[in-house]
Amino acid sequence: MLDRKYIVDHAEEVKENCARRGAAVDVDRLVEIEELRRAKLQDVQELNRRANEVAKSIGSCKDPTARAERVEEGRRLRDAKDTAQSEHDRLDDEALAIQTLIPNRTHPDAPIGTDDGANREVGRGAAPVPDFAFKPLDHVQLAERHALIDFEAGARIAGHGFYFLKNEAVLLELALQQFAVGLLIQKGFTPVITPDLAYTEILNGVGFIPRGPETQIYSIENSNLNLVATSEITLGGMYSGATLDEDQLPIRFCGLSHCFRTEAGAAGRASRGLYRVHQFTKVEMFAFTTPDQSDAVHEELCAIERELFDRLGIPFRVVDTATGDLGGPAYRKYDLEAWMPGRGERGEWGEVTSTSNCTDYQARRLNIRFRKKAEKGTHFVHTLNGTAVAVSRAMIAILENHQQVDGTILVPDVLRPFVGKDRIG
RNA sequence: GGAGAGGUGGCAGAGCGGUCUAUUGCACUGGUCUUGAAAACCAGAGUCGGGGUAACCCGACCCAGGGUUCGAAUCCCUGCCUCUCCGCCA
Repeated sequence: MLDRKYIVDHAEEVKENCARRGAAVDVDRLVEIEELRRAKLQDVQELNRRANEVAKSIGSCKDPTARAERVEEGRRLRDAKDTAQSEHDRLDDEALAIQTLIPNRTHPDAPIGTDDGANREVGRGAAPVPDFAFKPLDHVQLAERHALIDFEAGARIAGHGFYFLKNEAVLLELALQQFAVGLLIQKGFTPVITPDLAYTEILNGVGFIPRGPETQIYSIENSNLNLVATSEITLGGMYSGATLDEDQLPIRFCGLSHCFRTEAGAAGRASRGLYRVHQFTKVEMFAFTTPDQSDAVHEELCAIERELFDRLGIPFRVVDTATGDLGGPAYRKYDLEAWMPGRGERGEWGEVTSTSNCTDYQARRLNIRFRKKAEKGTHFVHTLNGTAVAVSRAMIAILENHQQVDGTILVPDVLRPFVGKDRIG
């Protein structure tokens, strides 16, 4: 969420930004409502002040007649205040509804464009795109061949989009987590396993919108709990309402959780196999920083993602995400797209990680602040997130890129200690 | 899950419908005193929002949200959390 005062004071700039990011928002209406709201707020405060004054005078008022008059006066003022207050609250709700739809500001270097077609490639991984001397199988075929994944059984017990991992796929899942968490600990991240459920209010703060028709979120009936779509939600929520000290920052967490997504509206779109599933495991990086630190930490998160996939021997490219494809909270976003030889006709790039600098957009809604030494007041922290390993997609990339002509699959060196073998099959 | 107790400022801990602005202690900041320090004494100190060029003024905040009342930290309801006991359980 952007600061309301900022929106009002920079309405033109905000409108341009909305246009670049493809967000249809009535900023003018917000400006208009906000003006009315502020005027109403002053009425409320004035009425409140007078009501307080009257109420206070009653305590020391001994004469019964005068007292009764005062009580009546107080009642009248409080009623007037309540009326003004509810008018104010209605305006505030309307303003908030619009405010919530306004996306974050955008990094000046982010490529401008309406969708992912405008994304700018900014780098490649160390591994070259493999040039197989045979027709490579996709991960569904490979998984079947080696009895790694049971999609049919998954569908039987929970529907399309669920699956059972079996045999070496289980070892790979665990190995990827071990590998990623281990590396992140070395980099100074504090590992945490987070809840897989979170309150609606936390989801909203992080920028997710549960319970709409288009929602990606599974909600628990008769409660305000939701299955998390990423531990970004729980990690961001960890410090909601907190005021941190400047010298604690930056704080780096690496969170491990299951992720649940309804994938509403995504049916039929490149959803074969593990690519688009309703549940997967993810190792997530999350950082709380000062405003000065966030750009550098963003580069750092991206560098870690690159290192992880380089060490897995997976070819990838890095793209700087175009304005129209950033989503609401991100100020800038880099995606890692791994080469997936089994996708499409001759292989395609498929997103495996994503890292965003959300600046103060999430922190404002979550109310996460920090205090500078020897300075009054507080500032909002910046929040950043990045995928270390989304296990399902990483597994696709591993199976498809490391397959051999004889149908076996080489286990990446860095995972061998955890998998306990060099080769599947 | 059942029964009880409780959530107050950085911490400890009063306050149980209106005396002036939420006692008090510790910690904190500034000052006085001192060669310096300690002690003592004096003073100050939170957050968010609104108004004002400004010193400053005002509103809100005693876990959260509702309610009763002219007036709520205090009374009522709901939720969340903590503690104690019981039950159940990997």
